[in-house]
Amino acid sequence: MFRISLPDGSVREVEPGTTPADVAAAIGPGLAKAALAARVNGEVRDIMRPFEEDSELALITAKDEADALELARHDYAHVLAEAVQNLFPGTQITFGPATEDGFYYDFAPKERPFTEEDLPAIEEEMRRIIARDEPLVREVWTRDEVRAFFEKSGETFKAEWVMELPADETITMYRSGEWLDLCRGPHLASTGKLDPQAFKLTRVSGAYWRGDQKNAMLSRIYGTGWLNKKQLDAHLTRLEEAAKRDHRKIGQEMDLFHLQSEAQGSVFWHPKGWAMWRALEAYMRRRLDNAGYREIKTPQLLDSELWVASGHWAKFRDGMFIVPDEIPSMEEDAPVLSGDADLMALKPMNCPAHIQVFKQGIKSYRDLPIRVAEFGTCHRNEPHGALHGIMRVRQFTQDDAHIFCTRDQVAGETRAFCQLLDSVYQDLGFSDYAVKLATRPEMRVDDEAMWDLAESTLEAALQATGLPYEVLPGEGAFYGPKLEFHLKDAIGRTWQCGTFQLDPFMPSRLGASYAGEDGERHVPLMLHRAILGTFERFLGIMIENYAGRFPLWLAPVQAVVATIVSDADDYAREVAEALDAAGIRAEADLRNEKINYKVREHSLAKVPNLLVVGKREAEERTVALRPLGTDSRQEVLPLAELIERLRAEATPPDLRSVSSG
RNA sequence: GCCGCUUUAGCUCAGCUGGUAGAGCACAUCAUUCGUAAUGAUGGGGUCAGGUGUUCGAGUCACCUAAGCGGCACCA
Repeated sequence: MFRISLPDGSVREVEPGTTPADVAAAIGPGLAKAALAARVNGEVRDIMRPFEEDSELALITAKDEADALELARHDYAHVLAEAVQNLFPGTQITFGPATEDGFYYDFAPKERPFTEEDLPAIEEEMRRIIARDEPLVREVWTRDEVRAFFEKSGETFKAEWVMELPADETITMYRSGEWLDLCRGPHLASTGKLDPQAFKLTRVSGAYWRGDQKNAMLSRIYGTGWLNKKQLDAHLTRLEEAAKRDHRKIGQEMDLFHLQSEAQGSVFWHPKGWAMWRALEAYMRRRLDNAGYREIKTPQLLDSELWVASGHWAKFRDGMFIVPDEIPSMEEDAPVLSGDADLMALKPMNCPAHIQVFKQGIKSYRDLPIRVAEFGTCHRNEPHGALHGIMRVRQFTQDDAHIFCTRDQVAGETRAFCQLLDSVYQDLGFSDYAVKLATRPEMRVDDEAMWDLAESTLEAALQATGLPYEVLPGEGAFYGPKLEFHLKDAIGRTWQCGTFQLDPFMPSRLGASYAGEDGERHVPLMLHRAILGTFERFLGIMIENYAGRFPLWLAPVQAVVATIVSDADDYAREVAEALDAAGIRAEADLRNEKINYKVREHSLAKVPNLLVVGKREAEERTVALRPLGTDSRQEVLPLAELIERLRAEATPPDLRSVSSG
């Protein structure tokens, strides 16, 4: 007999062979019907899997949404795989996990990769499988049985995979009718537990077998899956809404920037987008100035010698824009370039240049930490497939800075950086960001002892800040471990923005040193850090986050003065000029259009303040203020008062406490 | 770079099984001077991404190239 304890504290004695489903049935028919799976000693399990020992049992129902969704999505993936094999015999199955909003399954297609045109038929087949309501039965097999089974049916990927599972792992196959898949489980009791109207196949894509581009390209089918149709519809609506916030769409609608194929991956900033950039840059400059950074500017083109010494040439040469330092002659018998020594490169990052600045003159330990900052424009020849709007580009400007310091100063600098970053992110509207600690990658500077020290130093410093974080093993830079600060775009994709890297190697490689207290030369540590990351990406994220309705201090156009009659034109010009003189980005709209038309147009353009002037305002020297999003009730203010008000409201967040008093 | 898809006017999009390009918005001109989410009329505007081919004939079919989109891989 096993003792099964339930969440309410009660205990039941059951025979071996009893399942959570039996316990649910014994408690009541309602629960028996509602129970989808079981949490047994903390682990989610099939409801039909018998107890193996004395256990704590909690039954999972649709109310346990996170667990129920995870199970359902995993089941949808399973049903998808079966449906595809029914419709496309000879297709091999590989992996199919649950995702944040659904599921996917990777297939090795027999003839051609899947296309979106295949999806409706596959969805239909999935619904047939769900309607058939086959039990999903867990079976324990031996490794050799599994291999033999898959080899016989031509499933080479599964056969390969099973042989690599850890020797002590229990190997389970899940059966639905005749169909079998190697799977750790757990699953719902039967396919019929899924709501046939609560999923949708969304897209197809390529994906490398086991995530490695040296391997075969598989064909992946993505779906979104939920517990009921209402949830699915809500999700689809969210996606539609999110698509409206796409920075590429808003960038065009609001005339902020454009991209074109002659300069792929580089942004043409229009006056309105550039006004935002300048506001953001001015803000960052003040924050850095106040945090003990000294701003510098360094060259775009640097000799290959420097990149060879830094190690970037060996690892990233393919991603650099390389330029001969002498224009090769057009003469046919002109000598060709003799090798890398004749080459220069557009800088792909700023750090080697910053080290050159550090190296000028002799630095003392008393000078440290030295913090040099640069709004540094860099070029990287990113792979075509990596480019994405203004979020991943080939020319970008970082809010870059490097801190040269001693080991003792790392903790303090880390804390100061994290605080500065948090304060900036709060000011810019981001309270929800993820921190990740990325550790030594496979390709790295060869000095394990130094890596041990660097990683432990950085992790200890991070822990001291108290920020929650996740570790990303193997994701660090080749010269050091790093902290990554991630933000989400409109549809939930995460992007690395801020970064903080502890680099124990680059200063010595490039010959940087300082005189220590002992009079000897010492090599400083170098901290590479950026808060926004790049202006391009951060502005892209901000556009999506605010859906174009920016806080006033960042808004590209802060006010439009719109006339009702042409008699008010002169006064409207005067108002716009007065605003301009007060530092407010204002435009006058004197077009011969009705006020309704102007209100509509500037509202759609997301202008934060519409200032309406007609005959009355011109005579009284007032302005009717209509802030974006308000209805037709407007407030009429004397011109001077309006200017003061907008000026106060348009003050950047870091200047507020000072100016408004 | 890899897999799939897309590319028609400045923008958003129609264009059926091949017969020589259309709408709305925008723009220009004229009229209208109007009080808070679209005033009316008229007009201009396209080597149908580029190239090659099939065909009597290609926006439409095939192939190649490029860019973009969704993923994968990459991301100093």
